Amino acid sequence: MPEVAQDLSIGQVAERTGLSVHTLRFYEREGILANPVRRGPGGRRFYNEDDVEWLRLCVILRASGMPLPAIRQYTDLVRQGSGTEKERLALLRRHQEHVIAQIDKLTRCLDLITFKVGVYEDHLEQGPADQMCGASSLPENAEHD
Amino acid sequence: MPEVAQDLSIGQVAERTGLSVHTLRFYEREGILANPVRRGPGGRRFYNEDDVEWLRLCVILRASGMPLPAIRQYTDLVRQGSGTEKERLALLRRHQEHVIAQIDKLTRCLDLITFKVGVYEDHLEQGPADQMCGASSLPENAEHD
DNA sequence: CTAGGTTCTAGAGTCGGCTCTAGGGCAACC
DNA sequence: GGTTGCCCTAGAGCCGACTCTAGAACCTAG
Repeated sequence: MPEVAQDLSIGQVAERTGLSVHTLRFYEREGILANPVRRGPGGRRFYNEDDVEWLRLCVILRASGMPLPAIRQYTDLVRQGSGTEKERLALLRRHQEHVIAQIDKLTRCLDLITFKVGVYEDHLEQGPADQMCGASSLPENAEHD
Repeated sequence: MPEVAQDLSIGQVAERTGLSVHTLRFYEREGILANPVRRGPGGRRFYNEDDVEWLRLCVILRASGMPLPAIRQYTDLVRQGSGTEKERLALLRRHQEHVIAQIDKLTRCLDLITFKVGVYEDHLEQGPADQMCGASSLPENAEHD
């Protein structure tokens, strides 16, 4: 990785992070950039690779459901520099738990959906001879009407 | 509590499904009830256990990220009765894929977050003697400034 | 020199999914 | 017979996270 630390335009950062330029400006307003954006002539923003790395982390956090205010909090801690590591860790751990819980919930939902898919598959395979209403508790059995 | 199977009030359904009464009425307007709600004197809604089961399924679908329009679609198919099973299956399969993809994405996010948590743990355990900036690619290394 | 592309700002608009309000009805209990 | 409590409707409001608009400046290529 030959980091030449060169200035990237907002458009290039958009490309690199998958965020839109709109979103990049929006995130900036929301205080979600670890270090202040430098400006070139005409007021144009310049980013560097570190900013891109930071934004990629933010994308991960967002993708895993961290709300913007929490990301801003984390950003603030990072901006405050060393001494805030314990708090950052706590924040990340909280989010980690949250993500685990999310995966858990989704997995449980998936089980049920898979079950229902199975019911329909059986039903379609062996013809609609017997209705699958009595199929015990789990799936909705509103197939009857 | 030997509930005699029939006629639950909206409040009771709210309790049983975890949805608010507001949301129940909202879902009804959105066409997300498999069979039309019966009304008692004074226009009050009456539900039965089947409705509750159906709503529980809807809750699962929502919780796993199915948008309301898709749920409405599924509801419509169910309302149309037999003959629509293939479509229902297709819809469910699509959602199943979607949930799997979601879990996948979250799992990948979790890995990264866990990695970062580990970095902070190490950092805090053995004191801030060495900065963890050089810690290779993955985590943001904005800790330096 | 003009045209096209990128950028800038402040602020408005959108979308999904609720959530709540106002204003009223009915039913039961004290 | 008043108060409490659940219910009704239509419609407004809210929240998070974007997403877009208008109007202007700049830069580069042809």
